[in-house]
Formats: sequence, C-alpha cells, structure tokens
Amino acid sequence: MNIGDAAERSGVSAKMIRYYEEIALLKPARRANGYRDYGQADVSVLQFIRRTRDLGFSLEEVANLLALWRDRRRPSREVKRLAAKHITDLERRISEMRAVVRTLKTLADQCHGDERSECPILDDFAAPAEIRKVGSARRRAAKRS
Amino acid sequence: MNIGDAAERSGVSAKMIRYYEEIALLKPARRANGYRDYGQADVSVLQFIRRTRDLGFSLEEVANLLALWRDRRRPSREVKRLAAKHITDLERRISEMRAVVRTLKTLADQCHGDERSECPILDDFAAPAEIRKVGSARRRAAKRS
DNA sequence: TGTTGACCTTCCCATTATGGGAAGGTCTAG
DNA sequence: CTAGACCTTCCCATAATGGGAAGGTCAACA
Repeated sequence: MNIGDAAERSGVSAKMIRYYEEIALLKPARRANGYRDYGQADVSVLQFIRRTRDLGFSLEEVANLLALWRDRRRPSREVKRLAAKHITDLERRISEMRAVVRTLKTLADQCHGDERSECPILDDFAAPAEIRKVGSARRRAAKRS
Repeated sequence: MNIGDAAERSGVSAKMIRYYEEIALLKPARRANGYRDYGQADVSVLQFIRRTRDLGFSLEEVANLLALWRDRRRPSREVKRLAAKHITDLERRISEMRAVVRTLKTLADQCHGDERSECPILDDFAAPAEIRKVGSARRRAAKRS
C-alpha cells in the first residue's frame, strides 16, 4: 500500500513515516516507480511507534524497544527495565511540575487579580521569597558589621 | 559590568543572555570597544527570566510577563490570568503523565522481567488492550454477519 | 487520447531553547 | 610585550514535527 494508506491505518503522518525511515526505524519496500510500498508488518511497526510515542518514550527509546520487540530471544527483563526507567523519569518530572503548581497557586492566591497594579506574583518573579529572605539576612548582617 | 559577570550574578549563561537580547527581552548598553555593558537593572531582568523559566513558562510567556512587570500601570488581573493559565496547562500535563504512569505500571506488573522473552509490555505496545478488544469485537461481529 | 486532480517523490525551511566551537578583537597582569 | 582570559559574531547541532515548493506518477473521466 502507499504511504497515505499506511498513514491512515497507523495514525502516523506521511511526513513522520518518511522521517522514521530516515532514522532507520523501518525500511519499506520500493516499487518500480519509486513509491514506498507498505505491508501489514510495516503498519504494525508504525502502530508500535505511535503507541510508544503516545506513552512519552523518546524516539531513541522507541528504537530500543523496537529492537527488543523484533528480537524473539530478548529477555523480558530488558523491556521491564526500560519501562521502569521511563516510569521514574515521568514521576520525577511530575513531582517537579507539582512543586511549580504549588508555588504558583500560593502566589496567585496572594494576588488580588483586579485593576490594581500591585502584584505579589511579579514581586516573586523579580525576587523569589527564598532570595528575599537571604537578602534580608545579608542586610541585617551588614548592619551588624 | 561584562557579560560574564552578569551571567554569574543572574545564573543565566552568557550564551543565553545574548540570545535573550536577540529576541528583545533586554537591550544592554554597549561600550566603545563593542562589549555589552550590564547594569543592576539588566541583572534583575535576567533573574526575572531565570525565575520564570524555572517555573516552566515559555519564552513567549516570559516576554509577556516581563512586559507586565515593566508596565507600572498593569492590572494585576492580567498577571493572575497568565499564571492561572500556566497552572491549568501544568495540571493537564501532569494528569496526562499520571495516566501514562498508571498504564506503564500496570503493564510492568504483568511482566516477569526475567530471562524469558514473553512480555506483556511489548504485547501492549504492538496492540494496546483497547484496540485488541475492538479487534475481538469486530471479529465476533464478522462471524455473525 | 488527453487532461485533471490526487497522489507520490525529494529538498529546504521553521519551530523551541540551549549549547558547542571557530575565528578574531580586547584587555590586564606579569 | 606577551600570555591568558575575556569579549565579539557566525555557523552548526539538538528533538520531533510540520509547511511548502518543484516535479514525477497514476487513475478516472470526458
């Protein structure tokens, strides 16, 4: 089948299908006229890529997973290891983002959010509380010296 | 002061300071020899950028926040609105990532993770449970017709 | 048969935010 | 005066994706 059909069946754009070929994730056959020719196996590979991309794996990780998928003698340990690493990556990023959300919510709560210009959010962006504390400590220390 | 000092005091690399100038986030003075010359106000701008970047705002959003910060007549409503939008963005991304983590944990739990090749994780990547169900339903429907 | 429209091909460019590195000018301390 | 530590601009690379141009191919229809 042509690339357009493969794109429709896999949910991967023709543009990206060509790119995945360029980085060697798949090698479709070519017809005499130069058109790429995709079989069911190729579509399966594209669906695999789509799925793993949707789960947040980088293309480098997808390539590794694809290699394991193709190797019938892989140890499932390897697959589980990659999945576990991705899970901890995600959990780290989630907790970082949750910390940011907590900070922003605290700041937003302190901001009137009306027509007045006074704004604790901008005040924090210009000099975060932590630094302001250190700054005050330094000023106090300076007075003493 | 020179760019190196501004970098050290703001925690922004010299490379990025030049880039921020290119996209018009700040315009430091120039000395006769062509060197950029940063004052305390420039360093404050850089710290503002650093802080907002750390909080996950895009440079476009940073530019908007910076404009509000510079406008002494801004309504704090505007600032709060941008912060709230960023919070909901983050919360959406967090919940998406949490869903992925749940999926991956479920799959990893089903995988032995030993030397055997059998692996429910790869099975899912090749044909996610949802699709497998739809596929079976279709096959059952086909038998009936 | 010829034309039209829907495909396909490759190639180049843009995006976001960051860093690497080269080639060359400037300044400062010894 | 020279060495080393700065500074400048310019180009390139990254990751994953899309846009679009120029040109070849194919199928259907008049």
